[in-house]
Amino acid sequence: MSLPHAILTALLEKPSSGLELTRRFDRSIGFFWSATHQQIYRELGRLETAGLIRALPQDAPVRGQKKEYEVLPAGRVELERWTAGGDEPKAVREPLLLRLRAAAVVGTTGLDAELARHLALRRAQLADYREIERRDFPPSGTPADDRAADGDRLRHAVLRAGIGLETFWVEWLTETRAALPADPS
Amino acid sequence: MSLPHAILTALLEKPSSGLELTRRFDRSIGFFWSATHQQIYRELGRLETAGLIRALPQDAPVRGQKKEYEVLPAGRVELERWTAGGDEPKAVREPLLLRLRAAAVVGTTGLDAELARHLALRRAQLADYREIERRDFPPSGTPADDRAADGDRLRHAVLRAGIGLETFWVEWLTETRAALPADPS
DNA sequence: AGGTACATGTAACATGTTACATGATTCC
DNA sequence: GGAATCATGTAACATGTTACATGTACCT
Repeated sequence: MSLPHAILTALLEKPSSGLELTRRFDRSIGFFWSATHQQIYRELGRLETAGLIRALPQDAPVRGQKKEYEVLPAGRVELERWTAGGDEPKAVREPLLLRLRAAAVVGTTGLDAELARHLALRRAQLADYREIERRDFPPSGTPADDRAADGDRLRHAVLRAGIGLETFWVEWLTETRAALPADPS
Repeated sequence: MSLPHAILTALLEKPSSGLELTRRFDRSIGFFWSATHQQIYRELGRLETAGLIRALPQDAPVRGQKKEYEVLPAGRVELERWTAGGDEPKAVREPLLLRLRAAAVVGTTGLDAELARHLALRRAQLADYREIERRDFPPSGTPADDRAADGDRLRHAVLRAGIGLETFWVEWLTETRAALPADPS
């Protein structure tokens, strides 16, 4: 039940069309919640039906033509309600670890190549995050007003989570490759 | 498409009934791939139909009575095929980070309590992993035969991934709580 | 006979994925 | 007018979740 709230958050940050949302889910929002354009259009329809968002006025909506949405008061209330609540840390589902466990039983053929591939991807993602941090969160210097600073602190914390996770994976992948038995091919 | 392979791996490690698998998915296997008993029974049925596993002989299978499965040769081949392959690191979906991002827009009410709750859970999980490591992977001393040692190295690497991830979250949660604005209640 | 733990399952629904369909706009 | 891009959507399917149903074994 998180996708609708991800969309509400995104639309509060900035009213957008389905495709614009899709692009934002490929960048910043996607760093902690991914979604395809099909999911987004389906969910936009539901949120509109539920009266939580509405399409901005336009003359005669036509298929193929941009349609922007904004959050209605009821939508903001729902997001506040959800944000104040909680849930269990969701169970881990990491296929790479599953592969390792399987390899412990049926052999490590191809495993090192897969680890190398993941390492390259994680390094690229980490560099990407670091670049965003450099650009969007320069090392203090500008004490903005309190409310804006609070929001910034939270967004920075989210980004640091991404950086920390990628950093961990890069280290773990490097260690694990080093400890791997020579390829038995 | 990972659940069937998780089950094949588990059954190769040790033939089991549905309920036994469910319990193992709540412990060791669940550390990197979770599943409920309903998913497991459904998937066992599919794997049996597909000829990858079979129920161990028993006289007249009855509902309510234990039914053990073992992996057939075709199942091992399928697992080998899957293990040698690869896939993209799956997209992140972390509701807690989404909540932070939402809180940056609608306010931080209740957020610190939620972070504190996660911190306690992560610490408990970390202690659990450390205990398992202490018990199952004592600091060397016993150079077992090569094949067993290879499997152990891989299983240990999986466990270290769990330990590293929980360690990261404990640190991040601690830092983030410290940086949080005082509760605006 | 009643309760509890063990054990296997069904049904309904929610969410996520993959493949495809359709129209609008812009540039050549 | 054809190709590329923007933009919205449908359909079918796979996977995951929640609630419930049923039977066995054992203990009291």
